[in-house]
Amino acid sequence: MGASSSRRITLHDVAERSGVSYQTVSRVINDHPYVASETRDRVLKAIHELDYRPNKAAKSLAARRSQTLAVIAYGMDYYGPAQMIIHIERAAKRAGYDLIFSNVADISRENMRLAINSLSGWQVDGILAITPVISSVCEELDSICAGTPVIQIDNPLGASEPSVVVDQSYGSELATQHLIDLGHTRIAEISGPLGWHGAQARHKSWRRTLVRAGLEPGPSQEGDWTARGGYRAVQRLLQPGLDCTAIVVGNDQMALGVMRGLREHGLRIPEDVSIVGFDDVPEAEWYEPPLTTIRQDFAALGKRGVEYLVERIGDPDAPPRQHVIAPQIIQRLSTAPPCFGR
Amino acid sequence: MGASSSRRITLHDVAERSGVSYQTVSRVINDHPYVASETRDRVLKAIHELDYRPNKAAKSLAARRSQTLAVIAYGMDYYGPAQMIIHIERAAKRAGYDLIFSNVADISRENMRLAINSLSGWQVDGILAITPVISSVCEELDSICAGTPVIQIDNPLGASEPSVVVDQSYGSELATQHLIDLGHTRIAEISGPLGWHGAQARHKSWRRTLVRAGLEPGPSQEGDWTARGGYRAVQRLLQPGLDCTAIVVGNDQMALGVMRGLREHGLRIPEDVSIVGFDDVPEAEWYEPPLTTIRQDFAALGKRGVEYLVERIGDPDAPPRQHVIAPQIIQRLSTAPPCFGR
DNA sequence: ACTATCATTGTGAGCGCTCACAGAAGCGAG
DNA sequence: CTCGCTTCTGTGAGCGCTCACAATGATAGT
Repeated sequence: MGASSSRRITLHDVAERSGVSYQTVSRVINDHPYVASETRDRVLKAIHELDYRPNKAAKSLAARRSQTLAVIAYGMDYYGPAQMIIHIERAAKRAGYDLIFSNVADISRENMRLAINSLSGWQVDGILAITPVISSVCEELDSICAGTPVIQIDNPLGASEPSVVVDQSYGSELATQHLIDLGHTRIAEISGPLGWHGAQARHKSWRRTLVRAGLEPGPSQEGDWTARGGYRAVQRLLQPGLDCTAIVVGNDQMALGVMRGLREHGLRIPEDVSIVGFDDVPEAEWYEPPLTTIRQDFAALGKRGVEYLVERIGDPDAPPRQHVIAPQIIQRLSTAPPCFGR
Repeated sequence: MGASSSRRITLHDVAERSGVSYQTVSRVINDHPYVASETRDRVLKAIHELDYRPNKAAKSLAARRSQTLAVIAYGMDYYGPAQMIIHIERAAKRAGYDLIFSNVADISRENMRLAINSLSGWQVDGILAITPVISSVCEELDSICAGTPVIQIDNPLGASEPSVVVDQSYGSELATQHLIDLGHTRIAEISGPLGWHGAQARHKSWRRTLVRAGLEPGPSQEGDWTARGGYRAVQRLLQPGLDCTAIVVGNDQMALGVMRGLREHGLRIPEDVSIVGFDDVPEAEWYEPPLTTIRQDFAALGKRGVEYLVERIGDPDAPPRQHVIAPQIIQRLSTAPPCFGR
């Protein structure tokens, strides 16, 4: 199996072996028309025999494009972004692109610039940036990328840059309205870090939905997406004596901590307090009790992102769009009508 | 900010602007010695002014190496692999490598070959393959890669290929012995899919540890890593009438399903049945009750993988090693001495 | 028969960089 | 003052590929 020669196999080797010019081999590889099928077969055979693998560096150098997409990820520790990456990779592969990948520790202008500089050296055909955090970088991204098409994922709803987002406001509205519909009138919130677009949007929408229903917004605490953060936030909520029968929580992990905190105070879920999460992680269904939550379709987010990026690579001057994906409420057992007999 | 010229900036442009030859510019970029510091400053200035970004395709074509590592991931849906990717990226960046990334749907020979073919076209300097599933590919990987150094992550303990693994057997032993030490004598298991090295190793070790302690291995059921799988497995365990006081579970997600199943049968945790998970996902601490589990240090796995790969790139003919990372037991509240008064 | 057209193949140049080499200074030692 | 040495800079070639163009032979139209 290991016929090893020191030199790498090139187009020329294949050309020589199959008795044609290197250009013809190139044509075969790139599926150009105007190659006699008999010739094509001969070349294909030689390619296979020599185990020839085209050098993509040379190809992208000569062709001035690389069939490669770059992803700048942020928050890969969280379920959502990780999920997106998987589906971005899948969609990219299907569209014939390789994926080069960079994870930034924070969305500072400097970090972003560094990542993009590094990636754009690869002549990537397009860039997907996961930008869920509020930062001026989002608006400058286009100019930093200097001509390479960029799609933002999870940027603010209504932004003018090409992007794909989940309608966080609508998600929060679904959650809040669901509780209102159940009869709750005092509805608190434990939000994600307000530096995140999503957290910010959900927070505002929670408030707006309550006001629209003629209810006074309950207290709100800021968490950090982790279960521990949720636990601490609910403790802060509980300290002044909890005056609400339902809590809208920023994500499912925090909801886990919230449930713990509530139980430690002798409060039952959903009898005493109803809880709605956000994300619908696979485990949410198995929490105790199973968590009512707002499903974000991260897979769709990644997939649509790539599709839109590929579209823009084909037509970079088309007016920018923002693709919006609607979230969905998944009702389980952590929500119920308020128990008035308390 | 958009001073836009159509042509890309090259070494020559920088050379011209700073009044030196292109070679000198190249020397500055690559930190070669023997550049007068005055010259260096001038070049650096020009680079900055022109916003010059070296073309990595050209560089890797000329230099015959790319400063790029490839990751072939599998099972990115799971916490462990996703976690590894993050830390692989981090370590790669620190070592000065870019990362190109491919996720395979299954570890078939064909899929693996395809992925490697595609990646090796980039002249990657090294490959990291996450191969947690039993397959002949693992042993053939070296020959498929044709000279490019490969490190396997999560391959079988004791394999001869260069690799980094967690000592799964030891992990399972820790879990089982912990239960034995608590006084349990009838200890069941819900394993992961036995097609995975880890699941297989843990299964065998669970059995071995019990036998060594003079105990008869309780029943064992195979799960699929998901909470639902755990739930179903525990139902199968419960059907014949559960004859054990403790269960070693293949991962934390399944443990979640197992706890649900147990509770539905009126069994309390840990009073009636003790549970040990595996992985220590961040949420495990917040499960109800907090889960005793075996921590795998996925971060270390990824980091060590990259470090070892870089080392092998430097010295490809060094004898292969297998780096082993020890897991650790995290005791929480899902385990307790058996309750004899039942 | 003589061009017009098509399918098929080949040739030159160059993408932006690094390598190996060669030259031009500067400086103390014999 | 010539030699060897170190420090600095420049030149040629070529990495493996694609592009634009030209050239060939076959087929058809008039």
